[in-house]
Amino acid sequence: MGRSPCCDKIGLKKGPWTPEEDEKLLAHIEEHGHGSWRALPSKAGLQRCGKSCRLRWTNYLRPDIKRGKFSLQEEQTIIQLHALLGNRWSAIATHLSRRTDNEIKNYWNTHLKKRLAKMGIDPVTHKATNGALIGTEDVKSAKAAASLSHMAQWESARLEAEGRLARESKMRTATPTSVHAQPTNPPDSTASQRLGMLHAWQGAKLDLESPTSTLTFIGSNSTMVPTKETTSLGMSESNSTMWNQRSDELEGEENEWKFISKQQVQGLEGKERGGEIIGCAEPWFPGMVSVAAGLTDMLLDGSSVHDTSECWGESSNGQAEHSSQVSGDGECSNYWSGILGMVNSELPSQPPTLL
DNA sequence: AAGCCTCGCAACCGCGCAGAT
DNA sequence: AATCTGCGCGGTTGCGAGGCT
Repeated sequence: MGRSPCCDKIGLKKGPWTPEEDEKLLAHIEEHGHGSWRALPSKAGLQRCGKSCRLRWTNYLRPDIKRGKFSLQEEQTIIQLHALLGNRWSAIATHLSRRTDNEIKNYWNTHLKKRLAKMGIDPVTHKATNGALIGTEDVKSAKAAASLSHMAQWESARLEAEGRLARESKMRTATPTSVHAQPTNPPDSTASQRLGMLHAWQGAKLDLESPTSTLTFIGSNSTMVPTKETTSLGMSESNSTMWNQRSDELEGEENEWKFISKQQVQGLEGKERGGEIIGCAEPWFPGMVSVAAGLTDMLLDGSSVHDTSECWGESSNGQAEHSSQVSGDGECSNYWSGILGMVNSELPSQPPTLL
């Protein structure tokens, strides 16, 4: 495959963009749309390659970009999605409206990764670094971990599809004259179409439950919870203690997390049931925020929050459920069960809607 | 004050995929 | 079927700012 030269061979400018260049690019896209990125630089009078222009636009100039500090919920979402998807920043960005994949990637690498490592969590595997899965539970844990991995693959594929749809819908709606008016993930009919498609996809996903999956579920569609088999993912007592100790050592931001998460758990019960998920612009599945809160509790302090709010999963019909159903023994300081809860809570709340 | 180090972020690079020819 | 083209993604780099010695 012949790869056409980009910036290197034809003496185009590289490096930081000047305000003048930004202005040119912005003006051109506002007037004409970006069309072909390759052709854009010459049309816009820029000595840059198309790729550089695209990057500058998508990561910096796009009017629907939110810049600045990440909110606590955004941080939580990133951590959880990363646990599911790994370094698939574009897929993660799909669910953090107005944040770019590049920004999320940078934030992960410079902040979140270190923070998790500091707390004794492997930022790659999201497991406690020194033997979270130990003792006689080993085999069962490995099985359950495999199941989780399998579910993550499903989820990954689903997100991919959703991301693609999101991009397509963006392309459809992006007109030269309405650049500023187009949010990244407009809550319009396109979005609902997408959701319908996703519901259909999810329905299929249930039907096609892979033979390799060892996960089993009990209950109806509305209250799908993993059986006890999955709970073996839980941290050992000693690790849980370690977790809490670690979190005790952390100050500042981490305590802020703890504080907010408590508020979330208490406050979201009502709001989320109403179908609105605050702070998450793209409610990709119900219950996400409450699980996020629970997970943050796990990350930061397994005990202090539970006395009042405990852990909340949520059934897909919007009703909060006590996580003891999920964890079996009510143990909330279980990082993976939170993620499992996320996966489970996104099971379809309504019959598949075919387009 | 100067030099060094660390951190955060914008931008670059190379690769893979998908559609077009 | 083979090749070309355009685009997007994820990893990496380079640079400026701020902190430390």
